[in-house]
Amino acid sequence: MTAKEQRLSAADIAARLRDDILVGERSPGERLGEAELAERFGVSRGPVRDALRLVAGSGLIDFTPNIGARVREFSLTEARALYQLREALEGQVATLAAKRVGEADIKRLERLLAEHALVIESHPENAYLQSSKDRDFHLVLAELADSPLIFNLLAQELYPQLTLLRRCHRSSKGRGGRALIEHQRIVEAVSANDCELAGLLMRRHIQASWNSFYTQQTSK
Amino acid sequence: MTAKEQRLSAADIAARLRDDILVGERSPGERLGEAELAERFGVSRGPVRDALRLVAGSGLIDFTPNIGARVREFSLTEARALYQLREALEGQVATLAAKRVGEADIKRLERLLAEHALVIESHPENAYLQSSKDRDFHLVLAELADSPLIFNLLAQELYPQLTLLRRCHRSSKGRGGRALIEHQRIVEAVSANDCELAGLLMRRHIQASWNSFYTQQTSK
DNA sequence: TCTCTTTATATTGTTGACAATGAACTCTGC
DNA sequence: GCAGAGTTCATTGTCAACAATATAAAGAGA
Repeated sequence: MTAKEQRLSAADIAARLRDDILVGERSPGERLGEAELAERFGVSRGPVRDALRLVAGSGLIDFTPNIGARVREFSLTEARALYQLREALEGQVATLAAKRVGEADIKRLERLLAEHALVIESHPENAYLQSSKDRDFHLVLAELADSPLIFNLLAQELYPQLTLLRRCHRSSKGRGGRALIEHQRIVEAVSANDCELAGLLMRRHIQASWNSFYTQQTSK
Repeated sequence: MTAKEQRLSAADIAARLRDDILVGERSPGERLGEAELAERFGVSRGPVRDALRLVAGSGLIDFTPNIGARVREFSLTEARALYQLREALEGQVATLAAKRVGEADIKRLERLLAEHALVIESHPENAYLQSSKDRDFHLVLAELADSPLIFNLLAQELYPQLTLLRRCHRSSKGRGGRALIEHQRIVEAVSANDCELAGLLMRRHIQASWNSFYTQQTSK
């Protein structure tokens, strides 16, 4: 506990709720009663209501009027929809990034890839993936695309939902070296300012990611 | 007045607020005070707060904590971002639609195009566009894509925002016959189940739409 | 006259009590 | 023993009063 706790605002509560959900403190399907949360955070139900609406807006909570809020669960169909959206958004990200990159940006991407390669070498089982480095790559590219609207959609809605999805359907292993190679091809296209190719490669990259996830789910 | 008005729920209020904004009853930049709205709808501030949060979630309202809500205004930069998002989403829609269409769907699209052509012929000035028929085409295609996530994003967030955008920066004339021809090419690709071509054509279609809007804005 | 401070007002944020709705349980009749 | 109706309980929705904050106006000093 840092010091004295000020009265938490709705936004604070929303942030902590999000964290709790993403970290697994609250499991998918779990009920989120207003009274319980109000007591837990030391405020009345008003701010908690606001916070629940906020978190619901980013798709981490299933909300039904007159019934209440639960941590969202994902069916396999919804998971596919999520990846289809991701394919669209990240494809556009790659296209835009390819149009706008400068020298410094390219250096940054290449450094990221090098780090990523190191991580994979030191974990030859490749089990470590969809790790922070993988996420980093997609986030950095989204930043380079310089489209705050799409960036926010990715960072504040889609990626959190993907995290929750993985908590829902345990998908342990990433695709390791495969993903890295695809990242490298994408960076090549981006560096060459080849917008359409970058977009195409990224969309295929996301499709491959979905295929990996999907076969993992159906094969067990 | 239909009959006796039940006490309006937060969702009802949100819907009427959305309508008011999209119809132009409330202009961009206009302040939306909780007290005023509460009185207007005959409820207390509680449900109004909920409604404002809801509408803010669909991007029609600018919300600042401790300050309040205003009808959203769009800068030209934000407008471009909107179109970039639209390009991504509708490109994916066309791709998915091309993958899934059946005979009946193709018939439906062709009928829509024929109607659209009629509308244009009867209004040779072409001023009438981005009319319901144009919107219909994109909505029907989105429906065919069979991805509720993307469909909702389009129907409940992006399209309303585009409507508000046009109310912000008056863009009178659509592209008339041009758009129709592009729609026809897209339907051809969709009918042939050519996913990548359909996606490509749609993305270019949206780009052309943006260019038309942009030149209209900067030229005056 | 202008700027900075201070005060007053209006608006949002929060709270606890009350109303309405949904879910669980019990009891009856078969 | 089981299905359905009625009742009870828990939870969400609503409200009006209060606290905290931001905006606007008024006044003092240079």
